Amino acid sequence: MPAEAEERLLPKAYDFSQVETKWYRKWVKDGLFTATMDKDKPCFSMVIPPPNVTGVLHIGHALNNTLQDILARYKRMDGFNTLWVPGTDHAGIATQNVVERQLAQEGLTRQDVGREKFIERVWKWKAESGGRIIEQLKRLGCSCDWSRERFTMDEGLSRAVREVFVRLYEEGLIYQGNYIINWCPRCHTALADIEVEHDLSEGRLWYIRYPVADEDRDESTPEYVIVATTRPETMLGDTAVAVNPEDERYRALVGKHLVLPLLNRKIPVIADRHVDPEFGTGAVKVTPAHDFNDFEIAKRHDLPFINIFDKNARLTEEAGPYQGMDRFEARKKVLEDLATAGLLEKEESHELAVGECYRCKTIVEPRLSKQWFVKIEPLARPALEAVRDGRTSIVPPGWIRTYEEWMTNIRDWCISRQIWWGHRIPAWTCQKCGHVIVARTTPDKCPKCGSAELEQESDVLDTWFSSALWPFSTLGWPDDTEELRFFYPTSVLITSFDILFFWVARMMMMGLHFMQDVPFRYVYLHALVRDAQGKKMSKSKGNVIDPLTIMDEYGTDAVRFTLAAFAAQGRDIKLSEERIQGYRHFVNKIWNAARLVLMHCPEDMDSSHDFNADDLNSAEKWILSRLNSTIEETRTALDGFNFDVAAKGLYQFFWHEFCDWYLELAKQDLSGQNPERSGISRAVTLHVLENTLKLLHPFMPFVTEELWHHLPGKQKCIMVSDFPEARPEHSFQEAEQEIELLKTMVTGIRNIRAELGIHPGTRVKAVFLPHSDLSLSVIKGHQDEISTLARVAEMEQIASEDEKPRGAASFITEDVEIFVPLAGIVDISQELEKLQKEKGKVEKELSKIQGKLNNENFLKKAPPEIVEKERAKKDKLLARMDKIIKHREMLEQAG
RNA sequence: GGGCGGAUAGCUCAGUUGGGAGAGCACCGGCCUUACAAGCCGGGGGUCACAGGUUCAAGCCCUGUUCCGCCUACCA
Repeated sequence: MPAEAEERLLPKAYDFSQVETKWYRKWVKDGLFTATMDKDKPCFSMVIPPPNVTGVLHIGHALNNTLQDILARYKRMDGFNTLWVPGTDHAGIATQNVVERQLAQEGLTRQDVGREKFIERVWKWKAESGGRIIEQLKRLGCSCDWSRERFTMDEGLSRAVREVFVRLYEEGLIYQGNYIINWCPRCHTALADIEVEHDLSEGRLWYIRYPVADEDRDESTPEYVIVATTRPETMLGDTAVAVNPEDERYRALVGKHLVLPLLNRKIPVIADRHVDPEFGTGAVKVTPAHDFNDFEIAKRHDLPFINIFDKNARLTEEAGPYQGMDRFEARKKVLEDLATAGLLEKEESHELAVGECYRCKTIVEPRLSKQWFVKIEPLARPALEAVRDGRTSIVPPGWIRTYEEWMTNIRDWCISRQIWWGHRIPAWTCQKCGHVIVARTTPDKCPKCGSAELEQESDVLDTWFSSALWPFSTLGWPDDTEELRFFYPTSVLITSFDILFFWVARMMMMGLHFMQDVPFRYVYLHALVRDAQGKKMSKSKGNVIDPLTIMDEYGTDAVRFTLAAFAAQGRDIKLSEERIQGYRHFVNKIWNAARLVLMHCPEDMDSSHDFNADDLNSAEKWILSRLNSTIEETRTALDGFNFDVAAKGLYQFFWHEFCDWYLELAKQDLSGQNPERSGISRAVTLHVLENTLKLLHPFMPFVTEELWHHLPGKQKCIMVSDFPEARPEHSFQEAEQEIELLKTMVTGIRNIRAELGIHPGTRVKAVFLPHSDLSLSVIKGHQDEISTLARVAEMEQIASEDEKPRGAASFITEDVEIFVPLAGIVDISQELEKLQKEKGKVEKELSKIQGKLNNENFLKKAPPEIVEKERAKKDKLLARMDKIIKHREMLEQAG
């Protein structure tokens, strides 16, 4: 090739590292991510699931944001005002933990520095390190509108939080009360029910004797009541023993008293329906302050509540001699003491689920304390209805039931946290008269007694309280902003199913309550990314695939495409590096295909690449027609959140149709001996390449952008080009059939060559016996292509069986018979064996169809078109069979 | 305990009104054919977990069984 062309050529391999930063900068600089608010265009909006500000991009983020970016880029190209709001979550406990660890290295605790200084430290940390995950999202190519980036503790969002809190309080939907809650003894805070994770583990069940009080003993009572417990140390807080009211065994004891061992406190025997007579001994110790059920029982029976654990889960003075011990230490000691006293009946192993803090994995301690709650039922009901009546669609729909289940059995939401980093609860208590003031702005005096001695609630709100407002708080609420009117409700929320309850359900509730409309029209819940063995990735298992590392190694486009290609609905993604490698090869394939095309397209080429359908050859018609279908399929798949279908369809089209067949067929024309043909060929090729790059852009933004600018006449970026639309005039059914048959013939000849071990360089003779008009026209119209693709030197067409060459290898279909005569190379017996095998296959199939056609019921009951289809199939098979037999006879004669 | 999902080629999976068992990777054989060896060409490989049922016809619908995941729950 000319030196000039050589220079213009793309490098042989795609070097993604420079390309990625180059184009990302360009997109940002040109403001291409900034949402437009054009009244004449439809809207597409999304809010990002805000990653924790402490976060580092993990593979789950990579999947989540890749999918969002695919939709954003697709919709933006397709003419929508597209807004993708980015931001981060202040992540109360998680962030506080990070800064506390930092302090610990300096030998300090947060108490040492004090609340105000501590919060200053956190903000400082946020300013220095909080932007890390945002940078990583950029690395992934996310086309978020960074001019609208938000943080859940921003001034505006904090105002929204206060507004919501105050309104809910005024509506009686927020209340404060003494209840049993899940307490994390390490984080020193209350947790909501869903913040507790339950892991099944091997535990023990101890049977303890509680002696009947002397004054209540008579001949009808036993000496002891035996209770079974998994947590013997909590007996120190027992205030009753409960039995089922129907339980005959204990009927006489109800109302009498027992002596609580070790502490010698008198406790009553009560009857409560909650007790299952079948389990253990049918008698349950009741610890109202440290067990959810016991708490309910105690309320029903007006029992006292004894808090035996402090905030560290150490025993309080209520525990007498055990005061100061850790709960597990106390368990050991209690068991020892019981054994010594002869009150331990027996122990058994017993499987149980212990609750752990979802932040630090410490075993939580149910504990009685004063907390703030959101009354959930009035909020949950509308959220449930909105999904039931389809105002919000959950995809895949399998999750609807889970959502309903949860929404129906939901308990009040504990929203107060005893930590410092977060939205401080806007409630003040008058130190004089005890009046509680809940207000949007800091009050200066008590409205009741006028005292200025007001103290603000020290607790902060659950992090999820502010994230629940995210779809409208990020758009400016409580102000009535243009953005809010334009983009709310958002179009889609893409998130992982594991925060369906934490986040999605709560956004539904808050959105409906404060915006009178759902926060999003669709919720797409994607699966978890697991390792190649299907195990959850975790640092401790050492099976983590770090997206940043693999982006460095394989390029962002390959990683994104892999994630999309495996994002099948309702199934977890099993990821391995091998798979990413496979799609890196695809990136390279795209690169090289473009390289080939550009070799043949002058830089100054007319970039409108117009062509007339009348001038096209059948390969060109075929690829245009296939492109058309691919466009339709890609759109349908993306509209239905079938990212995997879209990705795999594009892969198939680009590699196995465009590259494997079209480019091979077009090479001759492209290279330009015939100027008229080469012009058309270049135009069509360029057209297909351009459109395919556009289709691929949402998946692989970087390589497509880079290649785009190498194409002739491209000024604007591909990311703001128009997403392809199918064109009816580019659908060519006949050409598709023709090329399919051509492919069959070429493959048939290649097959013969491979089986005979003919060297790829050797050109052979091929004899064609056509049996249909279609095959005749393929043979006549595609001589060049057949000879190039199948390496045929000489093509001969015969009209009848009699002219068949002797001793030839054959390829037989109902449309055409092809013979490759190669005296000396063709081993007759081997050829006969092949035919025999083929005959067997056809016979098997034939007998299956014959069976159907012999079945009267089939003929009577099956739809006529199906019967017809079977008949046609039979005819075809018979024709093929006939040819196989004849050819065999001939070979036998020859041999 | 309740609920949901899965079981299809060696591996990972697709298979959307029941009517031709498919893809990618891996494997085997042959090729450095001037876009690409990160490639090209060809090939082998499956009682669709098991047992029944409905149907002219079942990977697909129904029932049961086994195994594997996940979610949820107040048997202490």
